[in-house]
Amino acid sequence: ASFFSPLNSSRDSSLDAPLPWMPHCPISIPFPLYPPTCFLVDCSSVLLAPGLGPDVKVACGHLLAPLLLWRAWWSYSQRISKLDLTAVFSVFCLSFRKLSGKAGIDEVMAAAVLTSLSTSPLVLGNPPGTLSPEPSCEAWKEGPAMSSSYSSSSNNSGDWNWDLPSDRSTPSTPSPPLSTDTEATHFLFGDPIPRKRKNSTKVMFKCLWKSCGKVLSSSSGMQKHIRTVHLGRKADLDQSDGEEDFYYTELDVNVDSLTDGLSSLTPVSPTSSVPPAFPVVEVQRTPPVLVKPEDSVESPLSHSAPTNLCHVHTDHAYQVGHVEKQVRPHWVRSGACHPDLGSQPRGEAKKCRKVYGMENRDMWCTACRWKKACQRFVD
DNA sequence: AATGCCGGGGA
DNA sequence: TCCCCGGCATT
Ligand SMILES: [Zn+2]
Repeated sequence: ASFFSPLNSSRDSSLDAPLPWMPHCPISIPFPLYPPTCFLVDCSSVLLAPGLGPDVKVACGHLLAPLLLWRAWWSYSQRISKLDLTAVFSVFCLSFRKLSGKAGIDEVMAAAVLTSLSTSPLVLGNPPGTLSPEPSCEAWKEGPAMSSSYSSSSNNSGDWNWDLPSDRSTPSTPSPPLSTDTEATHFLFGDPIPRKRKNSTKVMFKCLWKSCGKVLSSSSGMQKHIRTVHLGRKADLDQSDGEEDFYYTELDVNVDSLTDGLSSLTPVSPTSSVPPAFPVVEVQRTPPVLVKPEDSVESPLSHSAPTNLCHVHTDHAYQVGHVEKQVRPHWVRSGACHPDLGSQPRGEAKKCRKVYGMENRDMWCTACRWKKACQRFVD
């Protein structure tokens, strides 16, 4: 019953632990989610991650366990229309790339990237500890060699206390050798599939907010759109904390079929052209979105995200369907306090069945599998 | 129709 | 004890 044990092995008792877990370090939570991969956070400042639990901070060098990443993604999915891990990654990377050009590195939010583990099916056959870098990585080469060395000392809770002894066999500690900048850059932004960008493509910006999907041609316009319509803030650009960067993504639109692309990208809900502004709690009737691998590959988001990250999602059954609950903001820069974080909208009970879906019944807690009262998502 | 889960039952 | 499910309340 190790962290990365296959599904058919005996279940870990921590599966039935109630949420939220409150770890000292976000990496200390064992949870056998699959695929057995971890994610490295690269950011200059310590980030609060309320989506991972109260007072949980994510700092540069933290390895996000799959559960953590999933929860971060899940948190995002509360507000982002695309229920796809790829979306989060693309936003992460987009944010990083956008802000990397600025002088104020404090504005950088986070870039979560994949690190491979020796037990990962992706790198089976590779020597443990190696990062299985892909031969070609041109797309992100221009990115600044951001310091990706392990620096968990930014907070006192940076103890890499994986609880399970079996984790010793896996690179649970930040062992990936990200010492050199070139290797780090290679690893962080390596693009296994060289993307050939056609001349006839135009970069558009798509709002990822739930049931919005607005596409604009300028990033500033999109930021303003998100800030005013969704976040309910002032339109002042200079007072922005950059949160809106997490809610839109780039889009490569073929100019030749621009009209077709736009028509297919506009939200298909003519009744609600104006999405509800935060913090309106909406109960949407979104159809269950179960992302198939083919869809992810062909998703426009994939074009703006490193493809190796996308493949992590596509190559494994990592999708969890239909998450719709509307909760509070989840990623906040350290220091910035959000208003009205107080009350969770009571009543709505999302349990394992709904969160994971029938097709992922083995992810449910024991009680849910037995049709008993859920012990993971307690009321 | 979907979800949450109590009570009951079988191995 | 572990596990499953009929059925009902709730949405
Ligand atoms: Zn449960």
